[in-house]
Formats: sequence, C-alpha cells, structure tokens
Amino acid sequence: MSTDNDVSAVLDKVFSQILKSNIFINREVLRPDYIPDELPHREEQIAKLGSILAPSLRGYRPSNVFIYGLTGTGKTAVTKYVIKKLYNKAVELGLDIIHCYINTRQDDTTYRVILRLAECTNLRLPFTGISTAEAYRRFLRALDSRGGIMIVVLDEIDFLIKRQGDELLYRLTRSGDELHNSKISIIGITNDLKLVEDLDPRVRSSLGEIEMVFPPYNAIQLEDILKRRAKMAFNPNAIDNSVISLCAALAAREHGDARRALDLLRVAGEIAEREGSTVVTRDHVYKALKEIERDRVGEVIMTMPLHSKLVLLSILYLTRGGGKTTTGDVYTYYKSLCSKIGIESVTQRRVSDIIGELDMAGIITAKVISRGRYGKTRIISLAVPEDIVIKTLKEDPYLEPLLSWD
DNA sequence: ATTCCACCGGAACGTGTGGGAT
DNA sequence: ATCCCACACGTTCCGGTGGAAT
Repeated sequence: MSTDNDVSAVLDKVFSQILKSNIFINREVLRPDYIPDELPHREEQIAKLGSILAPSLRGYRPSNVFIYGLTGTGKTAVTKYVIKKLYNKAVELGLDIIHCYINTRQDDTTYRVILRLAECTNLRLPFTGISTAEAYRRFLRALDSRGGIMIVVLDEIDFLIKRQGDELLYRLTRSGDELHNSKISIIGITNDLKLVEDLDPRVRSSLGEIEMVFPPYNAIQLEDILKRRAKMAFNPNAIDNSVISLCAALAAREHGDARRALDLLRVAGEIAEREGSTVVTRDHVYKALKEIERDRVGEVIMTMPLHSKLVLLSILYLTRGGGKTTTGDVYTYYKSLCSKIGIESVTQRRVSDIIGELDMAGIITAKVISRGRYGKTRIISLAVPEDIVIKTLKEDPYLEPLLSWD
C-alpha cells in the first residue's frame, strides 16, 4: 500500500513535529509515578506519617499503619514522599533503614510479595521452584543477618488479601519473634474501607496500630494542584487557566481523583503536541478523556484469554444499543459462539467468574438481582462504548469469523 | 407461609507450563 | 534423574438465596 518513502516521510513529519513542539517543558512531572517535592493539601498527613515513622531514626520499630482513602487522594504519593525523606535522613545519620514498596495489585500472591521483600534485602530468589515457606525462611534469614529496620509498604493491599487471605500479614506482624537483629514495620494502603471487617482480629489490631484516612480533594484543591504541576510541566504560553480548570472539574466529578486529573492534563498536552498545535485547548481535554478510556479498555481486553473475549463478545451482542442481559443468556450465546468456531466451551461456573472479572475490570456492569420465581442472576450491561470493544476484539484473529454481524 | 427458580459463590481438585534442590 | 513447587486456567460438587408465584 505505502512505499518505504511514504512511511519515512510520515515518520519525519511526526518526529519533527514533536521536536519543534514547545508545549511541554517537562512532561515527567505529570506522569503518575512522579513524586513532587511538594504535596499541597496533604501537609497534615505528611506530618502525621512522618511522626509515626520517625522513631526508626532512633532504632525503634515504628508502629504499623493502615491508610485508607479513595483512589487519587495522595496515599501512595504521601507514603513514598515521607519514606524517601526518611531514608535520606537515615543515610545522613549513617543508619540502616530498608524500605520496600510493593503494590499487591501486581504482586498479588504471598510468594511474589515475599520475592519482593527478599529483593529489598538484596536476596535473589527464584520466581518458581521453591515453596512459599522456604522462600519466607530465606527472606527472614537474609534480613536478620543484615540487620536494621525494614519498612514495608503494601499498596492496594486488598488485592493480596482477596486472593490469599491474611496469612502473610499475620506472619509479618509477628515476625519479631523470629528476628533478633532486625524489625519489620508495615504500612498497609487500601481504598477498600470495608476491608478490615473481614480481617483476622489479631491482624486487624496489630496492622491497624495506627489508622489514617485520606479525604478526597475538593475541586478547589484539585485545581490548585494542577496549576502548580502545570507550571512545571508546560510552557507558560501553551496552556491557560481555563483548560486547567476544566481538567480539575472533570476529575472532581470523579470524587476528586488527582491522578485522573493529572493524566488528563498530560494526555491533553500530548494530543496538542501530536496535532502540531501550539496551545492546549478544551477540545484537547475532551479528546484526552476519550483516549484515556480507549487505551485502558483496549489494553484490558487485548490481554484477556480467549474465553473471556468470547464471553465479552456475547455480552456485546446481547446488549447492543444499551440493553441488558443475564448470565444464562450470555452462557447460551457464548456456547453457540464456541461451536461456531469449533472449540470447547467452559462451564457455566467458569463463565460466572469471567463475568465477575469483566465487572472488576470495569468493562461491564454486573449486578446480582433476584427475579423471584424466575431465579437469581446477574443483570449485565456494557460499561464502555461499543465501538471500542468491537475495535479491540477485531484485532484477535480467532474472533474474526464472529464479528461480521455489525 | 411456602415453594422453587436460576443462578451465585465457596472449596477442593486437575492439568499444563516453567521452574527449583539434591 | 527424581521429586517438589508456583501459578494460570479450568472442572466438579454443592450448599445457599431473594422474592414472585402459589
């Protein structure tokens, strides 16, 4: 279709556009993992967490902490910030403090968490092969022979607990019995306020020695945060306050999620850059809104196993035009799809779990209801635009023959 | 007040893949 | 070479349940 020259010309254009663009001065500060030097409107939490962890500078084990707050309320940022400062201070004082940040959404099994813990003590463990108990023993031995205070941050801890229970937490909180030269203290972070309820009371009391709550940012605070960050990120002429306000307002609608707001700002900037515009406009923000959604959904769907995609395709078909469907109907249709492409179907039990997974991923909404005499089921509807789903599913060659009805 | 549907959802277990430790 | 291990994905078995219908 296109010659090498065409392609190279297009690339040249893209490259030169980015190179001559002066929208950003430093886009890094808008990335989600960036920790700023100042965290406005979180002074109180910083001070409190700082005072909780400070005893480690005198060789005492800090209390365990449980941190609650909705997404994008600064839990992770504040924790990382305080730990960074603490660590710097410790180095300055010649103290040995080991810090370990683990996100249990990514490392959601006991074994993988232990692996990460071991890494922080410079112990390399195989990713499979040895038993969890053995891995734990080795980690403790390595830590104890190294000595020092270890501060462990378990972010999104609800994922670990949901999958593996609180066994590891229990052992970690009681690790003092097995350690002579070192101590472990734990900071658990979650946005699931109900989490504690189904925790072993012993774990609850030791892990929640101190509890902290992060309230959501309001629209004014959000705007202030964005303005400060934008000042560092953007060329002063490339963006004006009304665009920033728009980002803040859109994010405030979603319970004051600062991460979303910053994402929005960054992606809007990138779109402006790609389009060769010299300023970021409100229109770019709206486009960013769509692009973020599209990327997220696309990413999730693309990496799903075949049967999950087939279930999703069934839901898509049965809810065309914003309708609703039920588990039984999805299963029936799903089975017909399987026979159409000549593969074996999974059981309804499994499909039920897949529906749950799709719900968790935010692709669909599934709510358990009772229809009285007509049984209990889930009513299911699509939670994202149809065209995004269709477009992504089309990329899977296995599904090709099934996507002709649109 | 009971019945009973159409599933829900917990638990234990199986299989295949990619790996130890000795 | 032999035996053990983690993990994703799936199965089998089965008790549980909200509320319309009777």
